[in-house]
Amino acid sequence: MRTVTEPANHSGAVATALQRGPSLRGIPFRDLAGAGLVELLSETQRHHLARLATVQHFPARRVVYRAGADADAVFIIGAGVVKSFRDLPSGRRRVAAFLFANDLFGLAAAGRYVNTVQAITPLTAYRLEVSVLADAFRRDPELELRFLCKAVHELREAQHHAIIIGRRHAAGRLAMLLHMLERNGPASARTDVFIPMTRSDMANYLSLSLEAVVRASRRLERQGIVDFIDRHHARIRDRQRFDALVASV
Amino acid sequence: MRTVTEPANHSGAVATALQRGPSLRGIPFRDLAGAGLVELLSETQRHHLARLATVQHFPARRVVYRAGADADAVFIIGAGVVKSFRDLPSGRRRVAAFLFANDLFGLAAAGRYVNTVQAITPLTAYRLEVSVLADAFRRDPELELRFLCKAVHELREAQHHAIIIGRRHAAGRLAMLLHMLERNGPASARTDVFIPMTRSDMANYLSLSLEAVVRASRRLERQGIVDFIDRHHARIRDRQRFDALVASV
DNA sequence: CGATGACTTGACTTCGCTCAAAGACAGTGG
DNA sequence: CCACTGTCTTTGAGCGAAGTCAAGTCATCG
Repeated sequence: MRTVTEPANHSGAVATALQRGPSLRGIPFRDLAGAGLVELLSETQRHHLARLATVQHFPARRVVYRAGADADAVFIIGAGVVKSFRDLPSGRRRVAAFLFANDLFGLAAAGRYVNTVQAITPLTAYRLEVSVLADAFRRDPELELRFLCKAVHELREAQHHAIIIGRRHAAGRLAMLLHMLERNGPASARTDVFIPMTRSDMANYLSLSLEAVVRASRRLERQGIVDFIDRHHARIRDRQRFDALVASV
Repeated sequence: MRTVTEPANHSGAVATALQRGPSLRGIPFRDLAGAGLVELLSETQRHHLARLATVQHFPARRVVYRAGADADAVFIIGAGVVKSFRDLPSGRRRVAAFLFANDLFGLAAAGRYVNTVQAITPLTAYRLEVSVLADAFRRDPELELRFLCKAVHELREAQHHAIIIGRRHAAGRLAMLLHMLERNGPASARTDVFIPMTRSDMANYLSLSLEAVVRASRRLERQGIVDFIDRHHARIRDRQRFDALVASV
């Protein structure tokens, strides 16, 4: 009955979004007024990039690229959720980030991808060859500035991730993840939080054991802060205490 | 007797480095051969930036800028060490990064700095007004690409930081910090690791209590892996086991 | 040499990890 | 449609390690 895909009422929005070309969301360097995330690309830039990019579809669980592979392209997510991770020598898996629509991934080091990226839900992504992109940068330095802006934004996200992991209590970490999922979810369904990934993925992102994630969920339920409807849906029951928990780092 | 400054035999190297203009070290996107860090800027670019930048000196402990302040400039470190941190609502302080020579900081979000940056040692930094830099980017997209490269490199560092914090054992985290300090220290003094910051700074970076840092130090000594000469100097005694500990994430 | 801040050590508590076993779910093929 | 099967999830018991509180030592600077 429940699938890993987004709710059906979203496919329409996705389709129109795709027609407008790739989009990057972030916080511009100098926009003094803007408090939140905004579209970084102009209409012209999006149309231009749309001509340079190829649209690719991946089913859930499909690996987009592996760590260490030749990095010949970067990707912008049109729709779907992916995880970016590395397997450590100890056998543990570290999820570095969950990435959503309008996020950028595939920025390389020394010509190689550093993390493995795998689709969690069905994924639509714009693929941009690095040589093509470099050429576009040369012609439009302003476009490059937007990409720089997005990279800095992801740097902030990574720093935020370190803050999440630094929390001692598992329930606080879990609350911050739910908060992130809520921010990235459809603005319409504000009542429910869609959890696309498995408990194991959550544990690897939060740097917890799988069991600790489950126990933290039970604790949030026991305290009446969050209800876990099923494996992939949660509902914030007490907004005030939830926000307090998220903020009390 | 001991001061927080770098060893004296370094001032010469620092002086010559400063004459050559600002420098950014990182891993280029596409250099397939290069395994390690290289200079990202060309001689021409460094000279150009040197003309656009003002050189600033800060004593140890001086705050370069505070989180939330108007972000009118970015900085490149010529010599010295700084910490980039935020104070959290709980009263805890999170050190997001230690930054060294050839590192970049001050990339803003919405016209405001996000972290506070404070000098740990006496600091020499190149100050680049954002308007001036944006203008330079417009004329030299290649220069902008190098900055993008550096930003991505710092993104990797932030992800690495999350991996460090994710380790369960304090000794492993401490070993990774020492490893980082060794990498960024003078190539000459390979025997000793210079620790410029306080135990409290280390704790705030590693997401440990101050006491846990001390206990982890004692443990490394007891195991014969590292000697702590004084508060600001350590010596790797058993390289093999040290490297194994660093790698066994 | 006294004051202040940084560091060290010990005792006790808490909470997450490991191991183990059972329960719920989705996809497969009969 | 249903049993089968592997994966994902949940729960419990015991252990270990980091946090907290408290007391003290060391160092550095006036």
